[in-house]
Amino acid sequence: MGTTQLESVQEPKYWHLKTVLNDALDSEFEVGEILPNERDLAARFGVARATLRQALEQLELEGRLQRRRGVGTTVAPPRMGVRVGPVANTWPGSTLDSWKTVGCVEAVAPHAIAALLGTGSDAAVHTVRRERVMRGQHVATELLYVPPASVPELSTMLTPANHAPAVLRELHTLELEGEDRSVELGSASAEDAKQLDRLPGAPVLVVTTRYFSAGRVAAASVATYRADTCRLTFGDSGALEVTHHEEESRQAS
Amino acid sequence: MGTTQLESVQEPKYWHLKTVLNDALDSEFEVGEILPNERDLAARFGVARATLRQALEQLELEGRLQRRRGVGTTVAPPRMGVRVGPVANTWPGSTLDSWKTVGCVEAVAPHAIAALLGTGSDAAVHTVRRERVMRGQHVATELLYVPPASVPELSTMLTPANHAPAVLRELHTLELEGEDRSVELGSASAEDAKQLDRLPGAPVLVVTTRYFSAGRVAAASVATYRADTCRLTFGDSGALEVTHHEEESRQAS
DNA sequence: TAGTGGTCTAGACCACATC
DNA sequence: ATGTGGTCTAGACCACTAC
Repeated sequence: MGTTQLESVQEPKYWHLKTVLNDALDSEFEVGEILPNERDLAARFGVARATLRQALEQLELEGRLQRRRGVGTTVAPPRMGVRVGPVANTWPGSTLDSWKTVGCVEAVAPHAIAALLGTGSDAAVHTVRRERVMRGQHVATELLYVPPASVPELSTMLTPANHAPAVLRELHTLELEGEDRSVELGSASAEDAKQLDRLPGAPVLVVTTRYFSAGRVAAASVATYRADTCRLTFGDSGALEVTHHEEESRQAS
Repeated sequence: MGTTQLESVQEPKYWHLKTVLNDALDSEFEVGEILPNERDLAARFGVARATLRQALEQLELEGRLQRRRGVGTTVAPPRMGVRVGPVANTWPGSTLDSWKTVGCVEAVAPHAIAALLGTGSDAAVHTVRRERVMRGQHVATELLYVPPASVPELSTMLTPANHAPAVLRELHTLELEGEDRSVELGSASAEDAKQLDRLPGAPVLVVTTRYFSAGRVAAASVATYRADTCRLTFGDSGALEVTHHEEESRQAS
């Protein structure tokens, strides 16, 4: 290639570049392989580095590439399927659910959370932070909000070490009647980004869950998943997790 | 502001800009209001236009802004909650599900779809295109793949006009045993982008569903939702749709 | 210290919507 | 014709990683 189609492409360079790179990734690279650096790639394609970067950004968004400052750009493995949907309604923190509890504080919830819980805006709630690790990689961080009213029997002898387990234990004594969930696109806060080993602003899938008990919202959680590496799975008869393992070129012409 | 904190910000300009703008949107702008153009905004903040755009892009990703070429940048309304989860398992196209059938062709499915369906890679499948409209806005496009084996009684007298309804009618005669779903981030193909009234590459939430009947995958669909305007909702005891209506500042700052 | 990706600039031109 | 956002360039410097 080089001097073809001078007339009327009407397609942005970065878009064309993206499809070219996407095809090259399928045919000429292995997962984990490192690409030439951005300056070389840009020169090779005869475009400005910014334009090349626009293509790389999209490919990273689609989970095809992984870029790390000071290291380089590598070919990403297929996205992990992480189960989010109802697994026969269970409370958070039950047995082996691949979550790791990090800690817990009692603090006033943000307005949006207070609205979810149906509590007053200034009420303090137990806030449990958890992390989800799969295949040795941090894929999600979560904040679980539990109003004191949901755990009335909670001990008053709380230390940083036993706070979170105590809250979860009390929560498990309730009868879980149902759950609500929503998924939307967001961008990682500075704090979340650090825990997910990404830069601030990285795209994330925000999963908001409400847990119902006794006709009320007994707890709510906001979980932040890495959008580049995760595919969230739901559903009752799940086996979608094990398939999907060749490639996924739903988009990219 | 103006000449404060010369020492050690260590925070990218666009990131700081984003939070400033985000706050301004909450306090000084109404939904639908049009912002000053990018050149003016950049000048006002004393940054290059590219930097300003980096901030705007993030805010658009988070659903706070809407930008249209030739028109301007406006403040976006809160995201719509669109139900995706199981509503007591029903087949696609049942009664009022806010989907509109556009057409149907018989064609060989992409490899990824063939893998989902468990059919051979070269088998032709019925491909029904549908659109989802909410509040007068296109929020999703979908391709529903139905292998001929799932609709054996399908008439052989098919016209472009009756193809899609006939396939759906036959599908509804089967007993739906369960569904599978996964959600991941993608970017709009040129075709999808046009139907969603977005530019190619716009962020979308890709919902892949498998429908089970008689122990097999009877159909599969890939639905593409606008990530900027949609919040996907799941769950059995749903009322999450009507709340959430103040703001959602889970991230930012 | 060298090499990588991340940020930023100050321009230019293009595609599109509107009047 | 005008004004908007979208694309693109050719630089520069910074933050981080690894050697």
